[in-house]
Order: sequence, then structure tokens, then C-alpha cells
Amino acid sequence: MTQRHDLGASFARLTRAMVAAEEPILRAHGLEMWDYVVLGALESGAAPTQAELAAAVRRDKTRLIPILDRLEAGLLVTRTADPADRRNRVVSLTEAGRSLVAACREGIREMEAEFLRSVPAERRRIFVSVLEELAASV
Amino acid sequence: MTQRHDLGASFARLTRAMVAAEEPILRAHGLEMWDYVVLGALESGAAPTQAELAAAVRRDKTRLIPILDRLEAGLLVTRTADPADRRNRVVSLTEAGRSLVAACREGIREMEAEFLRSVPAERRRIFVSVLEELAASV
DNA sequence: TATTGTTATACTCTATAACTATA
DNA sequence: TATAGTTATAGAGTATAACAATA
Repeated sequence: MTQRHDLGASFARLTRAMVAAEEPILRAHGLEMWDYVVLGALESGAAPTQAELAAAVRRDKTRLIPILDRLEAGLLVTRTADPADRRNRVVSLTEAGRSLVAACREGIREMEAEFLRSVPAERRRIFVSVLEELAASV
Repeated sequence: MTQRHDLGASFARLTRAMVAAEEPILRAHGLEMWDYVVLGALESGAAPTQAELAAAVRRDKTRLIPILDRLEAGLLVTRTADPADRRNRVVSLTEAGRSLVAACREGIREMEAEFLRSVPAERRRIFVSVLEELAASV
């Protein structure tokens, strides 16, 4: 661990590369990056409120609104008033939204497999595993 | 490699965490993030032109200028006209700049060691090694 | 005329503050 | 009065275009 770059520099570089590689895949499915992030956050279950959804994707709630407008117009999500408290809007994936995000993820997984291809299997396995661990810890 | 997050999402998350962790260290030394990036790029040798330095840190040349102004005012770098072509401005680290960037890196290395502490040594070694490999490939 | 560095302008992204509707 | 969502405004960050000096 003597002569290497800062972790932050390496992570930043790889983030840019992955974003650039994901963009054409998402665009082919008619999605922007944040659309995909939001759809992905909804996969595990509906968001009880938009504020919680915004927190889950680490964005401001005001910036979520045009994204949801776009997704709703494309019939990928629904916004329904919570009967218990009509101020809340429950955001859910539609079937179309669910299958679209799955298709995007599949394309991205293929791109990632190609990207990692030069790394021997065991090292790759460890790398991905530690990456998940660390990302979950922050 | 079945049930995991996209690489891009994990890298982005870790980038944010590292930037947040580096900022107080740099601030303690009176530097902003981009100051540190530029000083680091100059460590391996003077930049023959500002345009090349801008390309090395992957920023626009116009955005480099206020950074260099600040660093020059702080006596951390010098800008001298290239005698061979007086349009070029050669940017070099001063001794003060060199020792300051070294001090920052030391602080960042300590932070990183703490951050990686929970990962067993062999896995950590492989992770950092693959990370360097991949970052160098993009 | 072309190029380096600089300055000025426009554009995008993000955050903050007002507005509405429900409670 | 307080809160969820929305809209409007302001600020920061970034990119593009014009400018001055040198080749």
C-alpha cells in the first residue's frame, strides 16, 4: 500500500467510467440516469412518501419531482394519495416499470462483466465482495 | 455476482464518502479538493503547459486558472513563461507546495487505513490492487 | 492565421425559499 | 400551526465564446 493513488481518486475515476458506460444502455431504453436510480430504489417496494424516496436516492425532494413526472408520464410509476393521510403520495412501480428496470440492469450487468473480464475470477470475486461491503458501510 | 448493486452505484457511493472524509483533512491544511488534485498532478514533474495540466486532472483549462491563481498566491506553485515559446506557462511545485501535498497525502492515507480496517489484510490487499488496475484501465 | 492563456458570458445543476393542500 | 408535495427563485459549478499576447 505504498505507491498508489488515493482511494477517492480511483473511485471517482471509476464512477465516471461506469456512468459513461451506462448512459448509452439507459438511453437505448429511453431512460436518464436518475430515472434508473429511482426505478431501482422502487424495486424493493413502494415508497411510502416522496420525501423518503428522495432520501433513499440521496437527492433533494424538489429534484425528485420532475423525475417522477417523467416516469409517471411514461407509465413506469404511479403516484397515489395515501388514504390514511392524503398529503402523502405513495410511489409504486408499474409492471412496465418493473420490466424496464430489469432490462436495463441486465444490459448493465453485461457491460460490467465485460469491464471486469481482464481480472482473474477469484480476485474479481473478492473485489466485488469487498466493494459491496465497503459501500454498505458508508 | 447475482444479488448486488451496480458497480457504478457502489463507486459513486464510495466516492462521496471519500470526498467527505478528505475535505476536513484538506481544509486543515488550507486546501480545497481541486487544489490538492492539481498539486498531486504536479508531484511527478512540472506541467509543460496549463492545457496539459488541465487534461491530466480532467478539467477544463478555463477552470484551472482560478485554482492556479490561488495556489500561486499561496506560494505553492510557480508559473513561468517558457523561453522557447513564451505563450506557454510552465507550472511547477515550490518546496512549500511539495511538502504541503505530502502532508495532506499522509493524513489521507491514515484516514483510508482506518476506513479499510475492518477488511482482512489479504482481501484488502487484493481489493486495493484490483482497484488500481481497473482505475488505470479507464 | 493559429495557439496559449485569460476573461466574459451563457447554461446546467443544485439548493433555498415561498406556495397549496391537507392534517 | 405543522407537514407533504409543488413551484419559483437564487446560487454554484461548468461549458462555450470572445479577447489579448505570442508564434
